[in-house]
Amino acid sequence: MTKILIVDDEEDILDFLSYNLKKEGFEVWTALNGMDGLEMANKIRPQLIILDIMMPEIDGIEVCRRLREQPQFHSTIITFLTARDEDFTQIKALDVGGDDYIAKPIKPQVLISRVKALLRRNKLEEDDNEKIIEVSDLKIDRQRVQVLRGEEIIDLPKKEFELLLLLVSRPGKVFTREEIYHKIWGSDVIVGDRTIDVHIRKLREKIGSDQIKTLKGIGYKFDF
Amino acid sequence: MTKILIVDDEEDILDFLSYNLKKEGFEVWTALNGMDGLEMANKIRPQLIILDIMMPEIDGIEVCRRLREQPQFHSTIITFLTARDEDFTQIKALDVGGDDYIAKPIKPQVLISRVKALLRRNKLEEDDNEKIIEVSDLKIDRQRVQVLRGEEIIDLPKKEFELLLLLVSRPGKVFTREEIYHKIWGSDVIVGDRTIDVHIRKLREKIGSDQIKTLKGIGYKFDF
DNA sequence: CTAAAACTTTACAATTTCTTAAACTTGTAA
DNA sequence: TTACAAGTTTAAGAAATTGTAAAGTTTTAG
Repeated sequence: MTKILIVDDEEDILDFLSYNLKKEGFEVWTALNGMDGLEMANKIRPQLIILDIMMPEIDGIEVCRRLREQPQFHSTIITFLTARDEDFTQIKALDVGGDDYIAKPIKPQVLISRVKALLRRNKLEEDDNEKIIEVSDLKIDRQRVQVLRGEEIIDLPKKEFELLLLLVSRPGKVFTREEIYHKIWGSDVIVGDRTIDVHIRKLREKIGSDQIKTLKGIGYKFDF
Repeated sequence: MTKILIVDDEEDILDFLSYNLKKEGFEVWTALNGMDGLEMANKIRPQLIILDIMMPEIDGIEVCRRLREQPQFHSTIITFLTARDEDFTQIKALDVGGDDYIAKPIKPQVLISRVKALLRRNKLEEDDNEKIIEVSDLKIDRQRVQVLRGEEIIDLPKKEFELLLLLVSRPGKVFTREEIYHKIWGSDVIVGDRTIDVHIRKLREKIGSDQIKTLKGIGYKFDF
């Protein structure tokens, strides 16, 4: 299901956009200001974010900038809503990493087709680059740096995510400690003997302990 | 990213090779003498090592020999640089486990294509290495460190797996105790006389006792 | 600058694997 | 038959490896 987040300070507009997008089968979430928007984006990890530019406190441009700072939103599609007469912002909007802008007043037809076009474009890029990896009951989304088990979002810190990604890159293959160490820490970082174990432990805690198997004296493997 | 380590005592040559390889997108590291080369090899774990043969103190041949002693370099590609008039060393170079040699003066084109060919070859061998060994009713999967008999998964501890792998590497061949001892424990570990027997017994217990035959006074073999 | 999160280390506990010692078999030659 | 040589089996405990909680350190977000 495609998740869309809309951030706008006018409830009327939220309702209007929401209604039209839901009718098309999207899962729509809304926020009434920039701060809530940022928070919600992190919580639901939408594929597409629609930001009104003109908002009190934190405007859309700033929200976009802050989103793009976080790696998990590097490839999220962000589009702006602009009043017709503030088209000067186009430049700035694209500067901070926006993908498109939609001019008010918004016609439902235009909105829908624009949104679909954006998602389609993104989908192509995604297929080309990095697909979502599915193993057993997990979906691992490299772009968004998140793991899904069913509907549940499992947020993993960087090292744990890398570790999982490594193990899952070849399900079943046994990775030696050396191999893990070299691939994740590299040759110029020195970490103690128990570091890998501890990360493995945390991973097991979060994704379930059956999946990662220990082979004593050899290494670890992801069993599926 | 493919890492290449070049060891040569002449900076000009290092620069020249380095420049040409980097242009092709390789990650190049250099060392000015054998000792540094060995150290650096251990630190960066390159896929390919280029060694000049003529070097003061420790020459390329010796560096290669020392590298090959360490298991982590068993499958690293090592190639030599030789002056045209010292081609007598070819023999020695291949003796100590070199994969190829490149004659000076070096032409960039030759260098690049040779390096690429070597890396390609290695990749194929790696794939080869990943093959599952099938003997009689067993499938031995090195990647997963597990044995399959039909649908049944047989997990073996490290030593037993190594032992099976050894016996199965040449089905029918008789391995003496000495040979087994040397290949699995190596020369610096001392274990008692009965240790091999016990491991053989456990293997028989798990994979069936018909397959491993005892030849009294001689050794063991895997019958198929 | 502070708090929180992420990461690493430490110090033991727990577990698995390996080795050994000793009793038991088997084959064989005197 | 007996004695010996070689191998097998068993069970116990040594050794090696990994798991865990908690504390310490570093990084990041606000």
